[in-house]
Amino acid sequence: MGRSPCCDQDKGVKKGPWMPEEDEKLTAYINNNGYGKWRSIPQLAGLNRCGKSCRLRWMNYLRPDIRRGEFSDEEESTIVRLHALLGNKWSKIASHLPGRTDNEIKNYWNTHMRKKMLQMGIDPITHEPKTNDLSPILDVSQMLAAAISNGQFGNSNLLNNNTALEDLLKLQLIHKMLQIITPKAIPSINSFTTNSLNPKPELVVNSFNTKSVNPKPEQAAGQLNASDQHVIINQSANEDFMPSFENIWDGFEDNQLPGLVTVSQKNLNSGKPGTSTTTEVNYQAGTGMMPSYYGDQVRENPSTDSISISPETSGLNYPGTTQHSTGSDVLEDWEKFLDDETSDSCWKSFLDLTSPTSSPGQW
DNA sequence: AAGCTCAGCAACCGCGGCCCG
DNA sequence: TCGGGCCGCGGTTGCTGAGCT
Repeated sequence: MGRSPCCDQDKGVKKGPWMPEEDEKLTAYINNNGYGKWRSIPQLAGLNRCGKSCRLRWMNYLRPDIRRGEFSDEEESTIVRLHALLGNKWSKIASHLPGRTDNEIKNYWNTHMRKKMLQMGIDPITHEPKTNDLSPILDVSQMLAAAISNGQFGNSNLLNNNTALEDLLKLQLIHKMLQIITPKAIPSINSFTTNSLNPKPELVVNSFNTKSVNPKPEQAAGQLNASDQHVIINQSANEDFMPSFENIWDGFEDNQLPGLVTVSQKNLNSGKPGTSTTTEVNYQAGTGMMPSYYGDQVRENPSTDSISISPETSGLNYPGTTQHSTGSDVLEDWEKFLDDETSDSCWKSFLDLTSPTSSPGQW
């Protein structure tokens, strides 16, 4: 509902640059009494300023934990990535950079980094190359599409190895992301088919209607069944096995970003004659972000292999979901993901790969 | 040396959201 | 439930100093 500007009401209140004695007064008061109730602080501290001005001065300049000076390469890299994800959410970005204020980051972005990105031919708003600088990545994606459509994967033993399956899933993710980013530049791999057992999950992920790259949590929340749904794909080790792209990606509508999912392998036993392989593909409800492959299903037959795709397990980590997250957590999940320095995820690798700062000295 | 331009940055402003009576 | 007060955020403004003519 807005509010009346406090400074206009306080006639004769001082504006403009702060004097050292004003800084001293404010610092002394806050050191003794703490901060809060900003509107009352000027009077209590003996300052002829409005509360807002005091708050700004303290938060952006006087706070003892303020870190000043040049931004490091790491900080720049963090800013670029977070800005790509969050946009101009300077306070959110600042929360990931200890000692840096939103104002400082905003100014730094608008002066230094914007310029750098423009010089590099990158649109600072969309983070997309203005030229076709993504071509090396696109090449990989096109190779993937070509390989799949030619049946190379399906006819080889590649996917009898669950590690390869995991790698493929990673590639699929990257491919899908590239399609989302530049749909016209990335070939479709919908032509891929498989004769393996790929039951279409009775899943409601298609109910996702989010159209934006960063879906609004409230749009996404609550559109799935309350309970997780599970699908088990049984596979004989003697059969060619390939998870269907359609199974994996049908849950997406155009321009929808995938959520956080992990893939891991258990009881690797693939390729042995006479054994069967079970791939657990479990669909997580409630994230609103992803066809949600994760598994918590306990398998009774220990002789079979399984791939459990679970948020808790290591492997393929996608930002955006946790097991019980709701749509409103999505943004936080992305942030947590980015904070997770130990995360060995393909997302991290992907971000490293595509980050303009991935080449030392480039910035 | 004076005037001009521009980049950098501190501070301001208005709005939205939250809290509480 | 409503409305006022407060805080925080993001966009914008304007001051300052450096560099150039």
